[in-house]
Amino acid sequence: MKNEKLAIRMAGEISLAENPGVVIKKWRDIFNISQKELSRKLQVSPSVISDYESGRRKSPGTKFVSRIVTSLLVVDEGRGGKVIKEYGKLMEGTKFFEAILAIKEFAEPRKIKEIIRVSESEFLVGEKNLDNAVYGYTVVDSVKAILELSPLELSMIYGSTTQRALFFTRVKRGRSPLLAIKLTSLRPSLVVLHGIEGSPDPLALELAKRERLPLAFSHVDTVENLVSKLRELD
Amino acid sequence: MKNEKLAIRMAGEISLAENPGVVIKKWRDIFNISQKELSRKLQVSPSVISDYESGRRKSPGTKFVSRIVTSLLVVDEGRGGKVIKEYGKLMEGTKFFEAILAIKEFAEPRKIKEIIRVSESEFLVGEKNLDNAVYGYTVVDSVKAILELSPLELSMIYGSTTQRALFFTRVKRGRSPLLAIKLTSLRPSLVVLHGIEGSPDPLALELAKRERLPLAFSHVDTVENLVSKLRELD
DNA sequence: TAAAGGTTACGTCATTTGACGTTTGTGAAG
DNA sequence: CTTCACAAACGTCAAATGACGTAACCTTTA
Repeated sequence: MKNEKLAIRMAGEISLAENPGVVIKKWRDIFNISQKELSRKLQVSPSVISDYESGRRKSPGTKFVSRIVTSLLVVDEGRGGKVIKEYGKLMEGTKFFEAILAIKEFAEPRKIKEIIRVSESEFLVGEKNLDNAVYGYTVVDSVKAILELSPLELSMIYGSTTQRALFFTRVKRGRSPLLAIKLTSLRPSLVVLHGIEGSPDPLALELAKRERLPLAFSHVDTVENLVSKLRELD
Repeated sequence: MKNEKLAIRMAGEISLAENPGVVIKKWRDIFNISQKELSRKLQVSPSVISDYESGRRKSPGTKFVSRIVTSLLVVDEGRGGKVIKEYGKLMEGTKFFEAILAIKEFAEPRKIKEIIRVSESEFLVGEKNLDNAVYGYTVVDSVKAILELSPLELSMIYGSTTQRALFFTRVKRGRSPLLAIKLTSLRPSLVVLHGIEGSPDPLALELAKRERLPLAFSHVDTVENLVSKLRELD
């Protein structure tokens, strides 16, 4: 969907509220849509909306919440999307969240070779640092990260600790990820590429050598499996 | 709550998913919590969790979603908050969202005097520009905005259009809001203060004069009423 | 003062949820 | 080869949802 972030925010607020009806009303007011119009879109009678907002029904199911949120967004869209546009602007800051597939800080530091083992990876550059400490890892979708994020956001992806492993998935040949690392002056203690088609890019290798970055690529078949294998650590 | 943003995201994702159980499992996996442990925290039998994750029950109520999300967060907190910390970092970008109480772009431009009328305001500075055009408004909680946001975030609050009205609520005497405007070089076409206790700060008036900013203060009793009066515009 | 539009309040009823306990798979760890 | 822990699969049942329709209740506005 297009307004996913706003939708998630709305649905989340409604679900966490100790009185969901109040929050439903709040959003309906923001969108300036009457109970009647909303109910028409939802294909239910207006009293249903009222029952929720007034608190007779206290815990709408996710299906219902989802329908309400979607209806509000759809109606607004039909009116030119005024509300969506305004809020959309404000939600752009959360974009980079989507590029992050997994992130974790270890209780105990791990050695690079452990990360390599568990992620079924093979070294490309820098095999000397096998025992260096790694304090956590971040797995990013490199396509989303590189295409959609600003350099500032890119650097935010990377946690505060510097000694971390950085996994890039959906990598073609490894050029852009290494370039991105150079440009954002990130200093991960290990970079792992996943999903390489064919042979790694020579420039990528050269960059890794110059920056003295240990570089590896993972043989795990799918991104999901990579993530779940990593999760086993700690 | 402390991890509100993460909680909202989780609850929102679960609620919007066309199969909520899958998303519940996803988050349970991320937090590395077994069905059993989660069920203990939730005070239900483990099969309940399983029933959801496996899809037998398809649309959990908001109460249940809320309990699950909270339990996951609480368990993680008890373990030192590893996951929360990582994700928390990533959610900080959404902080400024909370400082915004209302925001809107008009279909047709309005005149300053209309904004003044509908918001029941009185001029402090700059009564000459009554007919200037205003293309939208933003209402911010000045305490949150000034205490919690960086200058960059502060300037993001302000929409893309420059000719907008900027409302500050929970204002003490108006000094900080005007200072913030000066420091972020915002150029609203109208600034309205709400909730002033006693007389406006002389420095605020001076700043407004120097910057040639039309400045007013609103008499509306509550923030809610101010927002709903503004919503009538358009 | 009616009429209109929006909202609340009920009464009713089929379908689901929320919950239990027990049983049946399924890997890892001994 | 067994155990153990985890998760899936049922069967069951009271309580709540999801839904309807109608009547009552406020504000505007004609």
